[in-house]
Amino acid sequence: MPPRKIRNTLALALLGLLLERPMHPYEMASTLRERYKDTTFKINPGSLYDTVEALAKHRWIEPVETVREGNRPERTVYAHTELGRQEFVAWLDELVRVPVTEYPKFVAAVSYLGALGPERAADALEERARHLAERIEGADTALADTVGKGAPRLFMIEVEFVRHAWQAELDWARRTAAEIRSGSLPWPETF
Amino acid sequence: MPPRKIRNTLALALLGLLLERPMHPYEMASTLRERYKDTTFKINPGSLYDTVEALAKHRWIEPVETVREGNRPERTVYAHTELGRQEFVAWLDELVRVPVTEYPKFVAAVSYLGALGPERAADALEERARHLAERIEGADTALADTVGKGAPRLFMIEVEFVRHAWQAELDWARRTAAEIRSGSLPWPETF
DNA sequence: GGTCGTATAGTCGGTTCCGACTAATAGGGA
DNA sequence: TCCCTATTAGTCGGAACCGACTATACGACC
Repeated sequence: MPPRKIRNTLALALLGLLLERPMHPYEMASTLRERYKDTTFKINPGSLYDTVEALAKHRWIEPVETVREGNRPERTVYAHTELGRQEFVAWLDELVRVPVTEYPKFVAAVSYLGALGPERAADALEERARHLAERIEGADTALADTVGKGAPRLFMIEVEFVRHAWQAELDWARRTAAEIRSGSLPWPETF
Repeated sequence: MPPRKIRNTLALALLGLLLERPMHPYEMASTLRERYKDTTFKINPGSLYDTVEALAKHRWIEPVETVREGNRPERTVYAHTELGRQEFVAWLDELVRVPVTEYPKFVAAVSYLGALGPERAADALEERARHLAERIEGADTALADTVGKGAPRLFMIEVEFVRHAWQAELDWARRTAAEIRSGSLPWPETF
């Protein structure tokens, strides 16, 4: 099995939208923002148009019409292809089934935590915990908000997940800070 | 405060090593591998030399000698500068204190979970849970291993963190799969 | 004494990604 | 009526990133 032709997850988001109905690139971006998906996908004008082009090149999507309004440049409206639908589901399935190794910045930093010295490390972890607590509150508000509007839980399921992940990270940060303060996490000289 | 000149976390790893002692690029990579840091930092030959160059350009490190062995090309040995040490600590501190928004692939996939349909989604989540369980075991072995060799816990603290994060993800995956199977997570028609 | 695998050390060209910048229109207020 | 701002829509050049490829040395094994 050759590796997937497109790896950028923004492509997944765009494909997902086009399964609903045809759109032009800018509309895809604004629709994603409306639905709070801009926290899940990095939407950058440059990447947006690059990605649309890549999707078209591989025939996962195709232009269906070009609309001209006033004398502005034409907007090209795209729709998914049958190939696109298949790739979308296969890709999605794989992303859920198989964890891929990623390199989050926090893990990188933690691996050199020693260099901060015990005091500063504990301080920093406690500050992070406060930031995380705020984000969790934000997620809770967003969830209450949309479910309150009658939207099904499944539409915000990824927010439930990141909330859970943040909570775990917060717990770890607090616990580790406490261990440092209590001396139960010994600090070698080497740092 | 202008944004950091270098964002690639591999640069953080390299700087961290050079604080111990001067090295040439290839040695940095192999040292990181010896210490299991290749799961925390993406070490790619291309990025390695690019990053070293960038660090040198900004005077965070500087060449201290060029060694020639046999008739192979010269190896340039680098050391950190005082500026480099300062940037390292400041950067580290910030990375720990302030969570930065990242875009993990799993979150992207979960946000379209609906498209898989309840059966397949639950299947996929359960398979992921099994993979995660294996990784957790692996982390436990690595931890027992190195602590058994007398290394201080702090040297593997990032492994403790990712283990914790994986466990949280596993719990969520299992719980969500169960909710889907039991029907307590309703599946709208739209998908 | 040839050769086969592995460790050492790095190059290079191509994609991908980013974000500052451009530009037109609509709406609202002084 | 004129200006200001927000929204719509997209371009472009460069930085970052990747990974396949090159090439030498060394020990082991037959």
